[in-house]
Amino acid sequence: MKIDVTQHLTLGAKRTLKAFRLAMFEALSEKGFDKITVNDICKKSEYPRATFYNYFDDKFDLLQYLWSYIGKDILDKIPKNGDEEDGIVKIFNLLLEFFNDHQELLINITKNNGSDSHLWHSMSGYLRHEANILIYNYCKENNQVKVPVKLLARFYSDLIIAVLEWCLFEQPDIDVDTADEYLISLLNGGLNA
Amino acid sequence: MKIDVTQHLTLGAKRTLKAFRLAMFEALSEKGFDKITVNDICKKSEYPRATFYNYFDDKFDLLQYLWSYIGKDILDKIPKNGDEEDGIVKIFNLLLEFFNDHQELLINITKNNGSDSHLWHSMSGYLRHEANILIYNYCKENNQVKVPVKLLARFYSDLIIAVLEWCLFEQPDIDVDTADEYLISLLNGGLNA
DNA sequence: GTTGTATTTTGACAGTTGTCAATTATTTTA
DNA sequence: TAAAATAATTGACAACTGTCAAAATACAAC
Repeated sequence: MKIDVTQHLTLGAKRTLKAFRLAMFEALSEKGFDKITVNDICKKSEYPRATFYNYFDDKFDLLQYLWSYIGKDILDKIPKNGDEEDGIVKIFNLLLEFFNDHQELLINITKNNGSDSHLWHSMSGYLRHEANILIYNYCKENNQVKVPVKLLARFYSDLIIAVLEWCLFEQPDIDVDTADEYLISLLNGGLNA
Repeated sequence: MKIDVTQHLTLGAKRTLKAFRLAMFEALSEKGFDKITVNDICKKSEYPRATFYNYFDDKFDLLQYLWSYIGKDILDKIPKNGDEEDGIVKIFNLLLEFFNDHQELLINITKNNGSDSHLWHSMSGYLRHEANILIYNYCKENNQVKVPVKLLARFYSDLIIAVLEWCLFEQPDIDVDTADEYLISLLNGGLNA
């Protein structure tokens, strides 16, 4: 991003950001992400290309911003500290719940794009990153493990995303209890669980 | 890829593929992947752009092909079946060994690109994919686990890449035994290990 | 309200991308 | 070896990308 959205934004900047956000969201419901051009976004938002590049590096950058905007809703619900295992399961359940509550978003993500598309990769990458930060905070107090905390947090966030992807794309009709069972099984070691 | 490199290739096709492979490899040692253009590759290989597009969709596609070409060396060494845990550790050790033996490759990957760059993501994505196929074959006989085999294999390949990345970028002077310890700890459940 | 400053918007540009039908080279067959 | 068939190469094209310095707008202080 060319600007810092965590700082104070002028009315104009807010208006423009919103227009680009909505334009991308609309475009995503119409065609695959790789077919969407910056020109498409600019036509929809009625801004010239140069304005787009005042805010974003490219269309990937806008997508990233879109996820972070949507993601605020989920992240606010997650407790900032607590027990490791509980925290991990909690994050996972909130993510699963979020996608159940936003079926239409998931449909847009998969409609014109495969589950291996850039679109899902970009979103899951964002979620993994945010989960990683939260989990690192859960883990950093715990010095009893043999493994470096940063690696441990990475391991947990990878796991959450893996099970989430499984539930969304491979077994969409799964119930929460079974999903949690999968997660906890792997959390406690895949082999002997 | 526009052509199937597993099928028989004519002399001309082999010659051209090699030229593009070498051109990309050389370009990577000179600048960051995102700064490399198809034009650069074509200048180096002395082929016109249109020829490039007869073989590859884009520069990402060529990169993918480059990894698969380089990766043949590693993959051939890995036993095609065996015990789960042993197999996973074996794959991990071969990957670690490979990068120790090819320091200059790793340097090229990191020199003009961060560890979070497209370049490493592309390579690790390829390795994860290949590891996943091998591990799936190890696991598919084992019906005693609660978790779907496909998810289990995904979990293991994610884990291998996570520990590999840790060893290459966060703790480059790590010894193999410590690395294996990390891997096995996480394999047996991060929390109670 | 006017002035000056900072921010946002803009059109135009040079370079890059991916595709096409036409050309050239290579291999196969007779 | 010559003709036919197949495969590889090519230049030219239209569309897209990202950047710039100039213009327009919003905002603050007086």
